[in-house]
Amino acid sequence: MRLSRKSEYGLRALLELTKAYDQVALRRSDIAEAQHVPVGFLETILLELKRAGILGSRPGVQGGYRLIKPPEDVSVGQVIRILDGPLAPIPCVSRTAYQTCQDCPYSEARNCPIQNVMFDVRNAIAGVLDGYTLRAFYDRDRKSSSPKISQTSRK
Amino acid sequence: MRLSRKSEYGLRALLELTKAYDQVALRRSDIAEAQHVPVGFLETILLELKRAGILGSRPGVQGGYRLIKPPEDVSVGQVIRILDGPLAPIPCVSRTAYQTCQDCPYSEARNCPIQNVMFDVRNAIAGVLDGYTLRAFYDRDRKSSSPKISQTSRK
DNA sequence: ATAATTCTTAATAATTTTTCTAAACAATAT
DNA sequence: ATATTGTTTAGAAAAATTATTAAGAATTAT
Repeated sequence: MRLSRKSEYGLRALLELTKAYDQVALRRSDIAEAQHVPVGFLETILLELKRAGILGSRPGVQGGYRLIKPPEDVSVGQVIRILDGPLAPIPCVSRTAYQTCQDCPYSEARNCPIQNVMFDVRNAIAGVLDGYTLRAFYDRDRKSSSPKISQTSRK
Repeated sequence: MRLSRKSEYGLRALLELTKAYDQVALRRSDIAEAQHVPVGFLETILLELKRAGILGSRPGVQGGYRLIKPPEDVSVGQVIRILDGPLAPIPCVSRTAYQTCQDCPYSEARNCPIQNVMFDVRNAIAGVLDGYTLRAFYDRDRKSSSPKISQTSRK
């Protein structure tokens, strides 16, 4: 039931990119520095988010990554699904990536007790994460006295 | 966000033990067979549940494991915490195993956006799993036509 | 007592997943 | 052209998960 570093880094990066939305492109190295993320790993993460259509990028001077969807249209749930796969605790209750369990003595009888509980868990998790957009994510960051990072770090 | 095999096996085992509650002790080999679980792995799982005070056991003929708490007093959440650790997606929102994140640029400012979302997720998950007892778990199993296992497998 | 049965413990092996790095390559702006 | 920055692929390193093994200890039946 753990959030991977990958998703954590991805969300932290998106926080920076939401700040810069409609303004400037951010280089991987900028993001990595601002959020204390290994730059190499961040690379793969940003690319996955790009392939998923959330980020755009351009090489060269003044290049970098930028958010290409409005922050209010991207949910935290979407991001985690892209980076970590389905939210469901077990594949047989995933809505976006359903799979029958092999080896489960109940799979044929269609009354697996674990499936029942985990179905509720999946819905609970998705209910929170799909209702939470990058906009809300970012606003909550600004609310209390903003952290010491990156307010002044743009050279 | 995945349930481990360990917890899955543990819950399946507890389903069998709930069936036999107040009646007979079950041998690991019986449970393993009924639920298609590797017996060696099951061993470690049953012992952890024993150390946690949920199961009792006795060696020798007529020995085996039995549930020593009433099924209505054991929640699925408890079981998963024993076998997999905290339910929280990240340690900084765990109620049973809180830990400050090292390396998080927000940890000192106390306004980490990820922490905020994940706090809600933790509560959503715990809300479901802590409200779900082994009794409910078992009843839901009995409801529709019971599976073909272990009705007749007691020699 | 002895033997058969069953749990107990600890070490560790195998596998898979996660996390991260490297290096050659391609696109962009000046 | 050149410097800058993203792109891609492969794969290494580390960690976690999933199991296996084997020697040992407790219990019951005889």
